Amino acid sequence: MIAADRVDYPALEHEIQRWWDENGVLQRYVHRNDQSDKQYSFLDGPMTANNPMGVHHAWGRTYKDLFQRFKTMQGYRQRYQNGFDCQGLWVEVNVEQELGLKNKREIEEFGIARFVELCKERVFRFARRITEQSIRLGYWMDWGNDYYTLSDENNYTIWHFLKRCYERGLIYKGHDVMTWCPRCGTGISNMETLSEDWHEVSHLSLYVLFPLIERPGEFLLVWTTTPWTLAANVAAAVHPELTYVKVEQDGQIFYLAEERLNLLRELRGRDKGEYRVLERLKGEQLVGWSYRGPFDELPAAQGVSHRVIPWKEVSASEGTGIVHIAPGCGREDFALSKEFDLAVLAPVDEFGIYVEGYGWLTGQSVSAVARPVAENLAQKGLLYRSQNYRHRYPVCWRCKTELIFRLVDEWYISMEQLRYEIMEVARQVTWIPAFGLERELDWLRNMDDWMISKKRYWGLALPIYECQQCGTFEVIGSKEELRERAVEGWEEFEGHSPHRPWIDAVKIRCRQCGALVSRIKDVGNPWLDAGIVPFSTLDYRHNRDYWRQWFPADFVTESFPGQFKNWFYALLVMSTVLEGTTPFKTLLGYATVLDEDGEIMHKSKGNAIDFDDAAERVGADTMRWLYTSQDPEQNLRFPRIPSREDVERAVREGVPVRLSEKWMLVRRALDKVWNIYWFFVTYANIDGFDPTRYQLAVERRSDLDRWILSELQQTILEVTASLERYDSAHATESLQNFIEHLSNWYLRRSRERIWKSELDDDKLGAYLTLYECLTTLVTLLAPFVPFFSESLYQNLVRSVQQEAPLSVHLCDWPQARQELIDEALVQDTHLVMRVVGLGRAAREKAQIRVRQPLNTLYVRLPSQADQEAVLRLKDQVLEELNIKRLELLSDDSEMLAYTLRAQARVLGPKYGPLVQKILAMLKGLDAHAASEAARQLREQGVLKLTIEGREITLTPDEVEVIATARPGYVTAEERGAVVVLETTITPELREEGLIRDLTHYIQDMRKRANLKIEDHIQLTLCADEELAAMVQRHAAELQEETLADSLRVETTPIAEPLPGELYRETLSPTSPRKLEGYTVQVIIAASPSSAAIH
RNA sequence: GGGCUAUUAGCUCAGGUGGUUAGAGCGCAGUCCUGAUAAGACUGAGGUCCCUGGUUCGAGUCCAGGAUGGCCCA
Repeated sequence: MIAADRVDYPALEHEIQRWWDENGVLQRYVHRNDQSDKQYSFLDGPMTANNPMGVHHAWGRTYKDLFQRFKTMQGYRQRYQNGFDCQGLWVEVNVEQELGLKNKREIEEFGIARFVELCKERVFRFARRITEQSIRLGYWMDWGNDYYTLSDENNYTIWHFLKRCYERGLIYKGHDVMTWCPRCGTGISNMETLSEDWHEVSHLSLYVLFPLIERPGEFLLVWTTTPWTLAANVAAAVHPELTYVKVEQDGQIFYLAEERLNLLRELRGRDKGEYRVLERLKGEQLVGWSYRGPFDELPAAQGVSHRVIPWKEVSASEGTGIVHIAPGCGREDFALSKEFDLAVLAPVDEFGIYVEGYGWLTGQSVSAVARPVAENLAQKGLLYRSQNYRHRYPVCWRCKTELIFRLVDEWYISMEQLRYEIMEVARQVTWIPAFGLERELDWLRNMDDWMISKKRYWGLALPIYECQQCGTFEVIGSKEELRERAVEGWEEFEGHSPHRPWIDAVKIRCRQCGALVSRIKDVGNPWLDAGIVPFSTLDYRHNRDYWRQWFPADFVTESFPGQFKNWFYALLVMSTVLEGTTPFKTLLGYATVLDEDGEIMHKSKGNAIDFDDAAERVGADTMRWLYTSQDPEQNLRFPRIPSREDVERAVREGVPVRLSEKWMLVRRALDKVWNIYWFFVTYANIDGFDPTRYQLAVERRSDLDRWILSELQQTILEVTASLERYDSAHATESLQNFIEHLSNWYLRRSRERIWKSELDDDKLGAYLTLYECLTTLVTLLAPFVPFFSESLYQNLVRSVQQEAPLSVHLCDWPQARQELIDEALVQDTHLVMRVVGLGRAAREKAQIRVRQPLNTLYVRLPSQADQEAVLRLKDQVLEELNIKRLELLSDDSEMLAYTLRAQARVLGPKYGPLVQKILAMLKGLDAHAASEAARQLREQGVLKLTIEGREITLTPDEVEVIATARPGYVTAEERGAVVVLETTITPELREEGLIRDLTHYIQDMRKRANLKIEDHIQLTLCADEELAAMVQRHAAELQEETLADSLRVETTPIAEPLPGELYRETLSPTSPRKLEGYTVQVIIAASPSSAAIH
């Protein structure tokens, strides 16, 4: 066994990875449970193969890996299939950028076939990259057996799904106003627009005057934030019940809502004067008035009439209370056009360019016309005022272009009925956190029909064939069906994937009218691709038995922001339609990765952290420990990683990169494990101890050993139970607690045992116990920190047991041994720790350091059982506190005082209002009265009080007696536990303390002399007469502690070097380290018995 | 605009069904311990439990109103 005293995590991880590769460990892991009759079905949510992994992806992938590894170690057979999401606009946009293409027209000029091929290439390129990064994270999947949503199988399974929807009559073509990206040239549904895609932007808003036809010289005052839509205006809406006013200002007469009069004051600048209200009237009185449109002179507006309509959604909180209506440019507007039979003007094409018929606007982009429109209106005398207006406005989630509203034809799956079926299915799932169900149901209740089409190139070819002649459409459900129906173009398509442009060569004949029918040009919504995977990856179409074996998945996990309306939603929709049941049993959702300051990570903000940088600077295991320790409901703040300069400096100096405090905290538990491990290995090597060659029954081991073994069993139980319910944060907490106990108490208390020279039962027990704790701990840690645990396992286990499993990841999950759990011993040991804590506090108050021995510690605990336990384990207390005797304080000890505390909880219901009086009385007792009361309660079992003439009898469970220390003694206390320190330092005690100080200094000098722990020395001390005498009296223990083969004590300093001298130092009253007023020269020389000295 | 949720120490957060002295971790200050430790222990400072009102013998906890933030949906 070997071990370094410090870990370089990234270096360790690379070394372990190499070893795994060389030994084919991953393959063995994947096939370890092939013959098992238990199985566990994990379904991977496909990661988009369009960019490298960020640290936020690593969070989810760590969960996926953790739970699969846990199940593997428990013996479950699994599929370990990783998935890549491949199709969709996100890939197209990046390929466009790579090619320098600016819009769809340029893509078509470039060639759809070439473009689609490049999209595929990009996907495969990033799939490879992500695979490498995942492996770096220690993510163990059946690499090479991944699924890709671009696969024929995935696409045809979606066809199958759509066919089923079609058969149920759920698919329809909608003609509606959609949010539309003029750059991408496609509709963007609200499903795709995340909250962060609403940007704060400034737009030129216009207050426009619409001239009323029947009332010459009078106008409607209308406000709009989208001047480009004015050319499509056909109506003005008022709230029928709202009050409007007719106003005169600067010789102009116009109408607006009364509530908005303050607007006139706000807008009053140098160019606007005072106003007068001429008349008040109800909105409904305005309804039916006609007016001239602001762009009536344009050809497109010819024959369009404009009038005032009623609309209850009109609000008087913004604008003028009169709303400009352009049915071709707004969702609600379009709905109103149906209700009031309004003309519909669709002024722009798919790129947001005005079409023919709009005069000087034709050919211009909507994004460029705000100011020209304002100027044009001003010339016509129709502009009241223009004003910059800041508001939140949706942008394209992919290219961040501002969206517009545009009238288009898109394809939908109706959710009218389906949503209720899906809600039932959603209830079958165990949602973690539990609020996930409510979120999903909320989305299901409120969502619109699912828009599945996109007017793009790289994606699922929607198998919808719409007859241009008779207007009917059909959905094709499989490749075979298409072949059957194909009347031309099959040869051209054959051999290609079912993508544009190849698929579009195939034509079928209309069942209704016999016309030749093409596929619609649209591709599918990418969430169809990801939602079908519980079917497509399990060979649903060809092998139902296999599918049934793995469906539904036991577990899925993804980040929940967004996924309620994306993946989770798509999964539920598709499975509901196909099978009427849930595709997954348990869902673990987790929050968002933020930067150290709690800000969202953005490449553009410069606070995003590359996965590769993080892995190389802090280590994959460190990151995994951070992720698995995190409460998944809370956003995770990812600490800053060391800079490039920090790394370069570390490389120059040949040491591991120094991490920030935050990272050190994250990794503290792992570093502690390493330290324990290093301690064990160091001493086992010195002793030549081989753990496989010894045995010692647990009953014959010490209290300390049996205690930590009991803690270990409980830790196994807790970690197992936590992981079973997908609660990794609780699992890591249990592990951390155990590690603390092992490090801070067990090892601390065992040092002496291991340090002593002979291998007796006690030392053997310590070794065997520590070894078992370490090896079990390492196995428990394996799914969390696979590299770190493997490294320790190889060294601790494989180096001495050739028959042990090759890798820790091939080991069985530890089983708790119930017979080793000793609840009482655990409690008692925790009590001892508490008493020791109090002892330390008392020492601090007395300002007596622990190295100074003291004679007596008096202890008083609330219960008899506790007192007995402390007596039984008193050696641990005394050793730890460096005190010679422990005695219990009797109830009537003069060192004790008492306070009484009423149990309001018990007394309240019994005495009602009187409770406050009882409380006050007990609180007000002086020390003497309190002691008397405590005695009465102790001796008579009751306490009698008189309050307001009423006799009250309190029982022991109604009043708590708390022992405290009487002033004048050095004590510490906590909830009725009291320790009192006997602080007299006799000459003997003082001498012992001095020797201990001296021993400590000599140990430190050994370290400075670069001696190994096991090196022996020859020690020479030249001291004052008095100190020399003390040293002589304690020579034996001093020699034993410092491994001094010889001890020479002089009373005069030695100037000349001694033979083999390694180190010398003089302690004096003026040196930094001192022994009270004494002076002593310490000289350390090599001992002939020590073989190697450096 | 509607719904959900939160507000407790400098920071991050715990605090079933009301019980009088509100906790943890981190940070800060100090002391100690250390031949495993980039560790650890102890002590201390630090709180009008967002505000106002109510119910109650008693409210961080229950009720009402308000303020501020977050998320979701419009």
